[in-house]
Amino acid sequence: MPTERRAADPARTLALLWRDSGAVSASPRGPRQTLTVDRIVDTAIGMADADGLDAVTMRRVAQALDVAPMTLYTYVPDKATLVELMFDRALGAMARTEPAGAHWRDRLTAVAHDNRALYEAHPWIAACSTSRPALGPGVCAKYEYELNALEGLGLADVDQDAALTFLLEFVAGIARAAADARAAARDSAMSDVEWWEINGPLLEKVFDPARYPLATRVGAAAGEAQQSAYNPDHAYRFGLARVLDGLAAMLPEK
Amino acid sequence: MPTERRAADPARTLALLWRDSGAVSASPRGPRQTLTVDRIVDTAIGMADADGLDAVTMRRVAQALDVAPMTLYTYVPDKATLVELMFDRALGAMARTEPAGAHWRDRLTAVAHDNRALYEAHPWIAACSTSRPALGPGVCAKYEYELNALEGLGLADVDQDAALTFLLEFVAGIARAAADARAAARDSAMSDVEWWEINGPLLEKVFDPARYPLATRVGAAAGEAQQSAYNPDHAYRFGLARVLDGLAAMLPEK
DNA sequence: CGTTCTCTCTGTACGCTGTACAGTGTACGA
DNA sequence: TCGTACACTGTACAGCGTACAGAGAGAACG
Repeated sequence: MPTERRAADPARTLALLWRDSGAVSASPRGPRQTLTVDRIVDTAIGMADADGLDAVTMRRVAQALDVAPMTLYTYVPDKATLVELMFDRALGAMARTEPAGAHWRDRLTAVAHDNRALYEAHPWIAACSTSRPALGPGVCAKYEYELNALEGLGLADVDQDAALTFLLEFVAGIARAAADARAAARDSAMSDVEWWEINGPLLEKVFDPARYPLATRVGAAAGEAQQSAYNPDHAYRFGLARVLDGLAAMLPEK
Repeated sequence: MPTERRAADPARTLALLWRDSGAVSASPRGPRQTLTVDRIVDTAIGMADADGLDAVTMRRVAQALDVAPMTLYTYVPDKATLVELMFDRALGAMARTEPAGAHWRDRLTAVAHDNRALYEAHPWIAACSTSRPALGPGVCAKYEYELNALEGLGLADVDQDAALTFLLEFVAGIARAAADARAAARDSAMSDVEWWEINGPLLEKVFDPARYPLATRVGAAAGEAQQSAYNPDHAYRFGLARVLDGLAAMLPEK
């Protein structure tokens, strides 16, 4: 379930996202602020990259900035808004390697790789909600850039959006699984292989292979081939080819 | 990021999953237990269905069962294990409508629909981690059933697993987005349309259409067509067709 | 150059979470 | 009947987001 609750005031959130400094702080009276929203966001992103989104707490971010916890609330209305700012900033800073003018397949492959790299660098993004996304400059720039890969293919606007969503959701799914796997390994202080060495023999006592013949056969083959129940790299290579083939079947031009 | 932490003792967890009653409570000495693990799990599932996984707290489950919070820990070692039990139970109880003997496309479509119905009934499942899944009877039965839809197509075992994973991950992605959207609507007490009525005019003040021409054009078209930034039903229909086409391109037989 | 006002920063506190631990009472086996 | 093992529970702790009120600093104004 989404950890992230919705921020309260849309106007303030948008002002923060677009760094609309005028709207953020009105009167010049009183002391100047010692921090910046950007510093707070960057600190939080660094923490999330290193230890996961759960490790980003207001207290910990404040401590890293040598400031009392409540001070952060002078800059940001909530934690939910802070996460939205982190999200938009990370998306705005991602690599964009789409080769202009190339074949659509290569352009979409580049978009997929860019997104995979994004999730690799910031695994916590996979856990951010994308419905009603933070409509900041990063999100908009990413959308613009990625739509370009599907331009000139004769798609209706609605299908262009749907095709992109389809591709991105695929990469996001892989990223989520990979992030889960990483988190599981860290929380349990156990690799997938070690986990199987413990659970495999225990499972044999309750699991009846005759009842689940396919699961036994295919599960064993897949588990052995990828040395775990799930291998993100393999799933990505396999899935991306299917995604592109599936889109190819829909495109007007051959 | 996965809310769910890993359970401590694998042996106990497996015994609970498979209802290996002997291994759960050893000695017949002392008072009998007044509850059952099943009752606890069912109560928790009901809560998660109604109010989301976040609303399932040990205190609330205990209260619903007229018992002190700590009593639950006599039945279940931690909350993570309880969630694993919920997960396995829901998967074990899901519908299985796959038409035996039909064309693979129809069989896979049925599998996808079954999963979509599962997520519709239990949106919280979309938030459960699937790496190192709870290897209980429900998970195994589901895997067995779904692998059957890909049997006899001339696929290598590894590809059979990968193809199934690809399909399921697609449905899971849709479900996650839908669950996010529902949670956003509930938390903000605002529909997507209302949200846009508030945020749209605000966005216009900071958003420069000239900088993001594609995003403006396609976003407007998509938003108007589906009355929101994201429509799960449309994405599902669109995506499922692409997934099946993509798999078709890989199958040995035509 | 005071004075005043406003905004920044922070200490305390509240309700919430999961759960460790110790104590109590019960019901079975001997 | 007794002893014991176990189910159940009250209290407590650390951690979370954050509401609220007070302290203090510094810029603008007279």
